Amino acid sequence: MAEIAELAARVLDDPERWPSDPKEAVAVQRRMADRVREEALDVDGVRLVCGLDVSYAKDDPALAAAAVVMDARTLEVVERVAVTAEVAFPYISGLFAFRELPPVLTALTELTTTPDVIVCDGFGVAHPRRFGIASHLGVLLDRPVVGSAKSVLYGRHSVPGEERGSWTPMVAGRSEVVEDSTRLADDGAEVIGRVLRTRTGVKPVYVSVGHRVDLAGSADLILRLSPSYRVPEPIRHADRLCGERRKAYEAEKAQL
DNA sequence: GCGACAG
DNA sequence: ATCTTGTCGC
Repeated sequence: MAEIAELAARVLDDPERWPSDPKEAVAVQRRMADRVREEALDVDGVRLVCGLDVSYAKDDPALAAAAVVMDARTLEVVERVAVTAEVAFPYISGLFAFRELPPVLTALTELTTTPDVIVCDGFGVAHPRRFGIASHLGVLLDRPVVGSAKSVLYGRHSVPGEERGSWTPMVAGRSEVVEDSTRLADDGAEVIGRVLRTRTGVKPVYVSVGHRVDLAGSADLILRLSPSYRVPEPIRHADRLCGERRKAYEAEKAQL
């Protein structure tokens, strides 16, 4: 069993980590947030990247999680894993790690390869308590994790240029679009993420440090992983895979 | 109290 | 997140 799979299984079996009460979940985040570490990410040295995502329906507790490992340079798929489960925690903005991490960790349990970096669909430290799902997963596994979200939860930022590769910093504060966030960052505001344009003329993605990576390296990696679409390839593949898996799961449940 | 609010 | 046809634009 791969080391990462063993770690995932271990944290899943610890009930202390998965409270069913939102108030306790917040306490867990506050208690764990100071364990987040930022370190240089050698982007050129990244070989395998694992993308994660979860799919669920409106009025059905069925859900599916997927992990897709890809070669960061060729973007060739190396391994695909998908699992199904039932919703065990409601969707609460700021706490969705408690909803998505269990199935995601279950998927990681079946991984046979060891990715150098994991890419999560959501935020890392660009979170009210500096502990979004990417940071949460990173700390649990003590592995490099990058957060890549499609919309804002927390933080002030200005709009980056329309060209692919353009970016602006996200600084701490209630979510708000400002005139010049670069000025705020230069003036000492806490930088929590980066708004990155991965495709010219298309809505940007929001990159933030999850754990054991740095912001510049994370943004560089996300841009490399998004040569053709807005969303980085590993997440796109994981999204497609868990979507298919969930539909298949609902279909077999309907048979019974 | 009011508005905001990752997926 | 998901439900969904057509449609505007490069």
